[in-house]
Amino acid sequence: MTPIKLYNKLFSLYGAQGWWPVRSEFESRGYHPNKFGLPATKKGKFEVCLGAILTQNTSWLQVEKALDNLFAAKINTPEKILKTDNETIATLITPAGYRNQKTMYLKNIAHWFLNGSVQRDELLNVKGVGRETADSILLYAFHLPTFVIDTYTKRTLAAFGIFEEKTDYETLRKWFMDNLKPSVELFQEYHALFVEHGKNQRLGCH
DNA sequence: CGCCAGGGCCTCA
DNA sequence: TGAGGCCATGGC
Repeated sequence: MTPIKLYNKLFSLYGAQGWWPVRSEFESRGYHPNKFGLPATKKGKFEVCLGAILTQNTSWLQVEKALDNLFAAKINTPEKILKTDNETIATLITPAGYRNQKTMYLKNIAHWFLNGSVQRDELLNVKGVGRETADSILLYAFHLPTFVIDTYTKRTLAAFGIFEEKTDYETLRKWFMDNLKPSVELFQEYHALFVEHGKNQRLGCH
């Protein structure tokens, strides 16, 4: 099974996903299937950064509630994240869980957004940004062709007998990137399809 | 009611 | 370097 064959299989099952949802730039819940190039503004890119932190080990439904709270309070820029006190942010993002940790992580990513550079190594040095979060931000906010690995990816690869589930992140990322032409659109859709497939598998098992 | 979400950090071998 | 504990909340 090659990466592209697996992609075609998943795409035939679920179709275009339209990730990453960017509600400040697109209607409804922010998904924009077959419409690439989003986010196009700094505001949208920062929204992706916020979501990438908030969704750590948390369902997207809860993240949407946390983002709703932040945006309703007009806290939607790195400057406002940094100037708002921790307790206020923690209260607003409560639905997404880990409120105290994620409050610090949001401040860290806001500082990076204003002062850092868009490089993987630099993102990985931000406390609260691991490999998946870094790759998600690079791929979906800044349109750089890096491959995102998550638990659904590992689970699906294991189910197809391609890799053991405990295989480390960088090994899997390298497998995709060595065997696919670098393509932001392909990488974006592919990761989204893994998540969609993972969700469906979970529902199917119950 | 128990499981687990679109992880990551820290500690300790 | 890898396994285990910890972080928090809510949908199902």
